[in-house]
Amino acid sequence: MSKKSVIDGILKELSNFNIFESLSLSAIKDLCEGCEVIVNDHRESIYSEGDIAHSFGIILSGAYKLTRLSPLGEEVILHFCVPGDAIAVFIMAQEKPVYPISVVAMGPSRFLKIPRNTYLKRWKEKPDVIFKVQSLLSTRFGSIHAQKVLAKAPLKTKIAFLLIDILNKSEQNSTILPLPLTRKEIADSLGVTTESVIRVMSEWSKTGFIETIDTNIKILRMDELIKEMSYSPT
Amino acid sequence: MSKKSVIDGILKELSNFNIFESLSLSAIKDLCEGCEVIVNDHRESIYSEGDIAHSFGIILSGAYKLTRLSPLGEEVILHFCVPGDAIAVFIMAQEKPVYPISVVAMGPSRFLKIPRNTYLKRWKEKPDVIFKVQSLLSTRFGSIHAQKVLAKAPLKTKIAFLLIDILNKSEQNSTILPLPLTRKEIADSLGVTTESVIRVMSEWSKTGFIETIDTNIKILRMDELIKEMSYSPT
DNA sequence: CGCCTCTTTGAGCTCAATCAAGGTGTGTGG
DNA sequence: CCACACACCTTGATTGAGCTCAAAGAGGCG
Repeated sequence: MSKKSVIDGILKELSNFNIFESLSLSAIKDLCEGCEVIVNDHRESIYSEGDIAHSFGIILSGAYKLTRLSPLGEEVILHFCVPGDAIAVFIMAQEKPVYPISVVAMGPSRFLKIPRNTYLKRWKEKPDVIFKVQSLLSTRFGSIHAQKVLAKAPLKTKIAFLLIDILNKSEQNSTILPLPLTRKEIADSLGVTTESVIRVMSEWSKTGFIETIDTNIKILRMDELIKEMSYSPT
Repeated sequence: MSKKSVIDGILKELSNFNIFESLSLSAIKDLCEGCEVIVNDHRESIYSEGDIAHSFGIILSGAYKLTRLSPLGEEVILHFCVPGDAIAVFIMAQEKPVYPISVVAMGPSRFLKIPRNTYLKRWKEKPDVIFKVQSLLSTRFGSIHAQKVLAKAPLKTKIAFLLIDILNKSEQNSTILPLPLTRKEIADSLGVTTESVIRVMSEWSKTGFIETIDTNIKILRMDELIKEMSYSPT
C-alpha cells in the first residue's frame, strides 16, 4: 500500500469520530499535519506523567487508560479512553505543557500522534474544533461527577455504574464492554481493592448477570445490574 | 453612584481576574454585554441542576459551591468556587445547554451574570478567552484528579489535602481559608460523614494545628498538616 | 419561642481492607 | 523444552476505619 492510501484510510477512520464530524477530509488532513500512527501492545505506555508534552493525539482503535501513581506507588486509573477520544489536547495551549497523567494501552491499540506545533498552527484558530474538544472534556466531567456522587454508595453500586458507564462509551449497541478490563483495573479505577471487586463480580457471574471471556466483560442482565445500582439507607 | 461608575468599578474588579488579564477594559466590557450583578446571601442558589442554561457568569466576591444530590437525596459537593472562577461557561457552546449542577452561595457573595447570547456573540470567536476558560477547566481537573489519587488514603490525609488545596486558591498568602466552611461541607465534599470529619478536626484543634472562628478555618501549623497528609501501608 | 442548621461525643456495628495461600495462563530466556 | 517470573484471579479468615444511631448543646432567625 502506498503512503498516500494509508493516509487516506486514516482520514476516513477519523471522519467517523465525533470530534471531526462535519469537517471535510482535506480539513481533517490539515489538522493532522505531521502526524504519525503509533501501534501499541498491551500495557505499552505512550505518555508518562511529568514529561514535557510535545504531542497530543486521537485514539484510532483499541483503548488506553489514563493513570497516576498514588503516594504509595499504586496505580490509580483516572479515565478509560476509547476510539475517537482525544488525549492531552487540552493542555496544548499552555506555554510549556507537561503531561499531567500517564497513558497506557489496554490491549493492542493504535494512536494518531500529532505534533504540538500542528495544534498551535492549525487547531488553535479553529473555534469549531476547539468546541468539539471542550465537549469531550465536558463528557469527561460528567463521568467523574457521576462517580463522585456515588461516593457513599456500596461497592456493588459503584461497580455496576462503572460497567454501564463504560458500555455507554461504545458506539454499537453491544452488551460487551468496548475494552478489555481486569478486576484489578476496575479496583484501581474505583479506589478499592482487587479482592473486593472479585467478591462482587463472582457473585454476578454465578447469578448470570455478567460473563467474562478472557478480559472481555459481557453484560447478560442489564436490568439486574441496574437494580444492583440502586441502594437505600441501611 | 451613577450606573456608569458602577460598571466601571466592576470592570476594574474583573480585570484583576486571571480569565480577563491582558484584556483592555473596553474588551472586557464587550464580553459582559447585558450583564447583571447578582447579590446573594448565605445558602441562596443561583442555578439548579437540570434547568435550561440561559446564562453563565463570573464570581465577583464571596464563594459558591457546585453541588448535586446523591440517589439518597444527600448533597454532594463537587467543587468550591472563589472570585475569578467562571461558572457554566463551558456548557454555553452546547445547542441547548442544561446546568449539570446546582450553584449555591457560601456566605454573602456577588456574581456577575452574563446572558448566553453574549457568549455566542462575543466570546465564541475570541480564542484567547476560550483558552483562558480551558485553563480554568484544566485546573479543576487537576484538583479532582489529585483527590481521586487519595481515594485509599486515611480520612485525615484527605481532609488535610482538601484544606491545603482550598487555601491555595486564595490569592493572598493568608493562612485563613478563603471561604466559610462547615464540617458538614467538608464531609459532603469528601464523601464521608460529618461525624468522621469532626473527630479528625477536633483532634487538630486540640493539638493547635488549626483554629475555627465561626466557620472560618485558620491553619496554624501548615507543617504538621502536611505531615498528616503523608501515610504509609498499614 | 420554636425551628433549623451545625457541632459534639459516645457506643456499637459493618463493609471493605488486610493478610495469607493457592491456582492459572503467558512470556521469556537458558 | 523446561523453569521461572509475572500478572491476574480466587477464596477464606480476621480486623479495623469509618458509618450508624442516639442524644444533647449552641447559635441564628422569623
